[in-house]
Amino acid sequence: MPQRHGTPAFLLAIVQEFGEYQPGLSVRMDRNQSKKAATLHDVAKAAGVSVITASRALSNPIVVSDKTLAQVKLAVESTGYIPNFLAGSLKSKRSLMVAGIVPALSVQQFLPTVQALSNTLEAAGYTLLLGQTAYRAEREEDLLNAMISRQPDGIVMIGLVQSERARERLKRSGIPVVETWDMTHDPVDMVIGFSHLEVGRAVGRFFVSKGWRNVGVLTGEDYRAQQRREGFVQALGRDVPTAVIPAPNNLAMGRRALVELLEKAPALDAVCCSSDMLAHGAIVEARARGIRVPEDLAVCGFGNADFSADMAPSITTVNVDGPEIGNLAASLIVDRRKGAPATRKLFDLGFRIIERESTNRPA
Amino acid sequence: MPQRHGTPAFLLAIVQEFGEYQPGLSVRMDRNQSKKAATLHDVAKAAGVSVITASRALSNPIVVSDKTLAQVKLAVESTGYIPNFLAGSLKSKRSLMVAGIVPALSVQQFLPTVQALSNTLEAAGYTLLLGQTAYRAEREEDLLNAMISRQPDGIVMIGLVQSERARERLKRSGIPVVETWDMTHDPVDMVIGFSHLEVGRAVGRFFVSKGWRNVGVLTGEDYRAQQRREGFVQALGRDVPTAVIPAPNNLAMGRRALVELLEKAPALDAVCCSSDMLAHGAIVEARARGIRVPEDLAVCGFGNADFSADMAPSITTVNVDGPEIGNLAASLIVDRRKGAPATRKLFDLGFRIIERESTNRPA
DNA sequence: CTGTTAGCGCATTCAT
DNA sequence: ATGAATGCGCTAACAG
Repeated sequence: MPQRHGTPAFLLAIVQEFGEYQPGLSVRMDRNQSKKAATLHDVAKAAGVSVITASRALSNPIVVSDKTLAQVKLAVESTGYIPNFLAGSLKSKRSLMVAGIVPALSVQQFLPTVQALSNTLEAAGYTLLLGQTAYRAEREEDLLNAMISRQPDGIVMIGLVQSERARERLKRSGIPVVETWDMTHDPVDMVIGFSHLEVGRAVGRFFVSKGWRNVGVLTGEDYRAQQRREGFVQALGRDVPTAVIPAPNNLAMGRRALVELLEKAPALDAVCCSSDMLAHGAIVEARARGIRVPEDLAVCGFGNADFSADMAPSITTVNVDGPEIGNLAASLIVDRRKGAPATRKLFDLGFRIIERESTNRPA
Repeated sequence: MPQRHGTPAFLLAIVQEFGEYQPGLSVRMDRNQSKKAATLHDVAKAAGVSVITASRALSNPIVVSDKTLAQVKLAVESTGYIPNFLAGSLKSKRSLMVAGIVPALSVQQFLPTVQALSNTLEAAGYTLLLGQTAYRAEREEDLLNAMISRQPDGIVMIGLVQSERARERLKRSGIPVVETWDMTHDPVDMVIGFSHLEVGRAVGRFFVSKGWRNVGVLTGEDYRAQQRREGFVQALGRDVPTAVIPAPNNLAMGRRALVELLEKAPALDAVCCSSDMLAHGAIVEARARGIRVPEDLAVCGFGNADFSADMAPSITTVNVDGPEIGNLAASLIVDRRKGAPATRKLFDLGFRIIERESTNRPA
């Protein structure tokens, strides 16, 4: 059994009127709610000031004299006070929480966005409330209600809000809402992202420019992936053989989908995949069948995953600035709460095709 | 620009005394907090009952007559009422929120745990508060305080609580705490996981049993990975060439680390990696150098990533039941809040070596 | 700069 | 089965 490592035991010198801290026993005390937790009232009493002065000393120290500030700080230490934000939020109407709603955490494409969102929020004193819709519209509505019940200062969605009921409810709620990873002229409130249709068209034009004839699509079944496929088909000017993959979207599915696609189109010479993981799977399957990538088959992904640049062959993909989406979403909400007006609703961050070895193939 | 898809616009028939809903205008109303949101008071008035009866109708419908229940439900619809959980929590001491603390969302090993945690909590009406420590102990303490301020009904940590101050504070707080993905005889409250030292030893014995002589380790610098390395070295009975990789832990780092390791140990014939992504990187780099895996070099990972079984060669790894950790953590907290006693503190879920092609190599 | 008063919206007591 | 009173812990508004 590994020993815990950590800083040498530092015993807090807790001296309080209702304190009963016993160093040697602390580890063994089974449910030591001791007494109840200290409130601002206790801090105020210990500091010899009124409750509101203690409150100000903590939330707006500038307006308090240095002497009382010091007294309150000492009282906070001695009582082990931790503020109750729920109570504060009730009065102040600021919960310092932001709801983040993702289809599923396992969709790695969105992780950099969620991570950046969480980091930027934390830096501003906010906390992220996370929820997963599992790509189901009913779930989305329930989840949004559950979030609204917690009075978040903002809501960040991966994707657009699907349910019309939810859209109306959100608009009426007055809560800042940022939809992301897509684009629309009519967001609930604000939208940060890009057009998936345009991504598909751009990749399609790229394929056309290469002169490939026997192209195919290997795609997830979610709405955005389908939009990209539609754009791709538009650019090609004709329908193309397609393998649609149910979630989750992993390497095994990429392999299986390429098999399916090769049955439909044995002469396949280029394939457009809806994620880099699927592209990776296609490459693995191709290699297992003696199909060389890119010499015999060009492969393009989407999302610029953290492995794509360093594989052999490296994977051509579409890059989206996921962290920027998260940072911007957080900033927009924090700024709005600071009183900034809602000046701009649409933020199209665009995308960029990154050409790598997996499409380095002559026509 | 893609059009939003979705259900045809369904306009809620909102008829309320303070309603001013204007279908055609709703999209353009800039900050339409209309009036303030309906409270339970408004629902009660609309239903012709007292506030507390409305409260009971929603939280404990069995004790209310069918007639009043129907009236209240109608009133909820007509007012568009969404409960304010913050207010309820203040009185009831149940926030229906659980804090989840992870090193970083980008560490994919933990995602199945967080996903399962979130799902199980949501099913029980709880919401996940997510925070990231970035593997920094100071950050951990601040984050825990920020979480405690929000009065969570439980705290789930990936890893053990490092700071002794934080451990004491958590113990005194009375909040159920579940530490995960590690094992200790002295958790803050409960721990679900396994011994990383034992994992290292098991993999070490596995390597010894294969008779490999020139083994190396390619590892992340975090505490748990180092524990595994220590166990590995113990099983080997001697120190081994090691490349330590700073976070983040991606494919490129795996490639680079193998280069480094090969400089230290040119005759390397087996390498133990602290994640499957690093193992993947090692395999890619080996192949680029004409080193065959597994014929010339055996490679073992950790975590059983979603790509490991389907690569060619498939990657030998250590499987941990990540989803079970998350589900169990959620259940323990929910049950404790339901009044179940704290009967058991230690849950060692063990691990399992999954032997695949990447170690299919004679001595 | 500090204190007093008055709630935020709901759920727990206790009453009926 | 329903209601009245009370207060959770904190902060906005005013006062001094």
